[in-house]
Amino acid sequence: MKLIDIYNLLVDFYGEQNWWPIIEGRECVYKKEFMERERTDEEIFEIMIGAILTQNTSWTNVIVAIINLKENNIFSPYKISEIENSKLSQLIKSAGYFNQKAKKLKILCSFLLNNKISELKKLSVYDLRQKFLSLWGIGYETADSIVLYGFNKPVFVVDAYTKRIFSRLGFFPENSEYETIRDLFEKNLPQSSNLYKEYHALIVEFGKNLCKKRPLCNNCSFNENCAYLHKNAQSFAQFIQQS
DNA sequence: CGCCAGGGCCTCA
DNA sequence: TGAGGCCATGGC
Repeated sequence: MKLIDIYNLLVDFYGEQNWWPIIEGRECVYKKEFMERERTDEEIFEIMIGAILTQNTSWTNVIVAIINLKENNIFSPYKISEIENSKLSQLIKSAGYFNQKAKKLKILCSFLLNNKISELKKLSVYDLRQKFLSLWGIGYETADSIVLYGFNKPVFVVDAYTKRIFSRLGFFPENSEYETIRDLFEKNLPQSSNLYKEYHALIVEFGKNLCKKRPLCNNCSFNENCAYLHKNAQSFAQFIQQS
């Protein structure tokens, strides 16, 4: 099985994901048009905020935090730069790690005051990535989520699900490095930002409800091609033989 | 109660 | 460069 085959199976199974979602009022919306048009500067800003807030945190907890920021009318780089740290952390409390994340948002926003989104759009993928990676609190996954979903540049986002799923499927060892894995995906897939967007979203969906830490292999379509399942089947067979 | 969530930073060897 | 600790809420 190749990476594109797995992608096609996931699309058949889960359908289009239309990431990255935007909060409208109190609703979190996923729209097909996100795949067809450029994001507005406001949307890009929201994607940056969301990408930081969702670090090791469930998205439902992030939605509340974003709504709080918007309803308190501080959802802009300038306002967030001005607000007291303690107030900011209280507004984003639901997203967890609120002291760290408040600091991260501050640093991002002060960066944005000196770097207009319209100017950032002109940078190469590499330079754009480096800009975000140089900020405290933004690592590979957060930077690449921003570059891919916000700026619509073809960078493959690797997360814990990607490592878990594809190491189980036998593509690489579980402890492989971020850049190694990203390189593997980018070299074995067409260079398409829309493909990367959908693929990452599908990986998250698959990792959440089937290929979990304790995987539900009985309901999984990849059974025959999964090294993880083969290994378990082997050790199970050995266990039976020995006992 | 324990486990996990759309990670990243710091420290110490 | 690898392993381990730390950050913290909310859903199940």
